[in-house]
Amino acid sequence: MDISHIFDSLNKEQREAVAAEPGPVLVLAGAGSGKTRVLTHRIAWLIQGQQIPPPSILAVTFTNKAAREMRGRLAELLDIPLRNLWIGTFHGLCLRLLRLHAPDAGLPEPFEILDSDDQYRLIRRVLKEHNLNEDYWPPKQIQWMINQHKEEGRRARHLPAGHDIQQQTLLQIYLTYEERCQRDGLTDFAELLLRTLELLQNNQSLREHYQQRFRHVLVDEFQDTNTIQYRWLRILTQQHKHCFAVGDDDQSIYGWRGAKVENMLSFEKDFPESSVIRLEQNYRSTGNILNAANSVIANNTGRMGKNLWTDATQGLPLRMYAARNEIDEARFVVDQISHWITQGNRRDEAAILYRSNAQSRIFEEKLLAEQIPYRVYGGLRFFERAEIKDALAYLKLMVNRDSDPAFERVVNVPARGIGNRTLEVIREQARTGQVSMWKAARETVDRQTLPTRALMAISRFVDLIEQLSRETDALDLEAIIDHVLKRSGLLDHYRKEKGERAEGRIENLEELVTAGRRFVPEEENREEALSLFLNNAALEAGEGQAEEWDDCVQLMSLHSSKGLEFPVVFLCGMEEGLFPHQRSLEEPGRLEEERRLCYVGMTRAMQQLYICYAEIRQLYGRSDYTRQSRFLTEIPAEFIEEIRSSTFSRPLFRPPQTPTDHVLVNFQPGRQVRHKKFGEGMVINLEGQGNQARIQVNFVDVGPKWLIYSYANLEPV
DNA sequence: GGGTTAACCTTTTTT
DNA sequence: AGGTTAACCC
Repeated sequence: MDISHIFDSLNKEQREAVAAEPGPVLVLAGAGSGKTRVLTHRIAWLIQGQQIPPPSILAVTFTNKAAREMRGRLAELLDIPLRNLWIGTFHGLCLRLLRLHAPDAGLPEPFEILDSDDQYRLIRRVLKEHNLNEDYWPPKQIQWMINQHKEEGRRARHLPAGHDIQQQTLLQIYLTYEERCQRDGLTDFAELLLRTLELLQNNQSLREHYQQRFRHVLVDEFQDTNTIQYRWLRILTQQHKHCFAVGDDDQSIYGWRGAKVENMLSFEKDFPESSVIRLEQNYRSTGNILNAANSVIANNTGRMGKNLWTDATQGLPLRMYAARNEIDEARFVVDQISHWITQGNRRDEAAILYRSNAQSRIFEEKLLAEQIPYRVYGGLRFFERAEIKDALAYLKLMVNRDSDPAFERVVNVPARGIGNRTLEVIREQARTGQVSMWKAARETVDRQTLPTRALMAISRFVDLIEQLSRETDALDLEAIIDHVLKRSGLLDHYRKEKGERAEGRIENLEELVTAGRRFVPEEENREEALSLFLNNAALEAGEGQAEEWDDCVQLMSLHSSKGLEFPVVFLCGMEEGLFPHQRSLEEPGRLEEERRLCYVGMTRAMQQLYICYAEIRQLYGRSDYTRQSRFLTEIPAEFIEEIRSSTFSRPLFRPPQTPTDHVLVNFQPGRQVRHKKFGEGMVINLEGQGNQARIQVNFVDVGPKWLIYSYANLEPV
């Protein structure tokens, strides 16, 4: 078979990666170096060049969007059905495995997926049952703790009992939470991954089956994998060792969410005889943009080493604007965009990027005033909206009466006279009888243990659900949703609500019906269409707005810009404390992540990069003088053209080139050092300068530690 | 059960 | 500041 079309459009390194001998391969793919292209062409090559059957291939991504894109590109490249090819997110693939092997995984059927909001509610219920005050035991922090543990593969029973009462209580909460999930068949996001990992670890025959089946495993955005995802990958590839991982350590920006860049460093250790291929040619940005970005990221330590280059011309210099305040900043940006549009360019070729979403408002106001259409990314997603979650809860109850989260959510929405007192009685009954809220509710009705008024209300609700279920028995998905919205009273409930928001809610509910119509389940199982739809809703929160793919100026946080590119980019709010963010300065290691974020932002730009900061910024109601972001001073002056309209504005302060503290030369990453208390270890990271300098050492005895350099008294070994 | 006031928080986000 | 959420009151 002629497979030249797979290679035609690739450069030498890309070809090398695509056609690498089967075995562990780590592709270090710089920004704009054709990462997705390499992944898809690799799969095409495996199928067409190596005759690997599609079912033997597993491709993992982080987002649904990336998975869809990969599938789409592959469909263009290959002319065969892709139904048997497993491409999906970590969570989606795990769900698929768990559905196939629920009994083996120790999960009841059906089991339900909790999104973070559901998880939060459940945790609050658990706290309440333990009579714990939320002020002392903030649910958000507990949620964070539980997820943290799960992402590291630690269940409550693995944790030490703890010496103090605080520890013991936390452990108890985690334990109860797990018991509750197990009993009621609830799985949070981390559980999907952990459960699947345990399934593979504990079940030899299943493990061997899948190890055998997936001869080739490919991973996108490898730098974003967390501990458990990486373990999952290793166990699946144990037999054939055909793990093809693509990532960029310089674009690791999700450490705060448990991602471990270290996985990239471990790859070569865990997969001996792996080959490492670097994609360093950038096809996106001009020379100036790329060089500036390279200069910034060069300040990070412990990088895997990679230098992007381009064939493109130097292009325009970066333009830096010192605004007087955030209003002036917005004015400048919008003026430039106006100008850009007048020259006949598209609005959606310009992007405004910022560190925190709160910064979008001022730009929105200005764009609105100038009547320039824009679109803000981020914010509440479709399936996360309250009205949508209400509707889904009704649907969930129809699939599974025993879903407590769904029951709690809509038992009194719309209001039908079931108050907290009534619910407390039902909860108590459920707890003592070890049954679901639904069953407890029915028992109360049978036993007449409540005032008549409450009894009537409860029995109305129970009847309503039963009735809805009967009435929609033979209907298709769209009709089911439509019927439930109308007959449950939800639609009327939201119609009665006043204000502008109500309109949007009705529209969203109508949109849900449309979503039902458009939903095509992977397995064509009409019986299960509804429950598949519900799973899908949990895993794919949906875009913020319905498709508004008009020609709009793009506004988004730096994080959400990863993977995208724009001819013109405005990087705004480049001020110490805002970017790098204050909270990232407090925790060691985070500063470098901020710098990577800056690198990500800069490398989004294709032709022109604007960088702005305000000299005074109003934040949280206070106006404060700012200092320019340290990242600005890391860009060599030769790439920058400063723009200033105000005679008051200060020129960019450039500290004299601080030669890295000469002492620190002895303590570069990789060096062996000795500490009085911790013993010997290897330097793995450095940051800051002078008295501020911090050093991370991986001690043989006590593991990695951050130390203040000036106090640590380290000696080179 | 709805409406009002007081308290609170405020980085980034996917699943 | 601004927005949301929880507690509180009729």
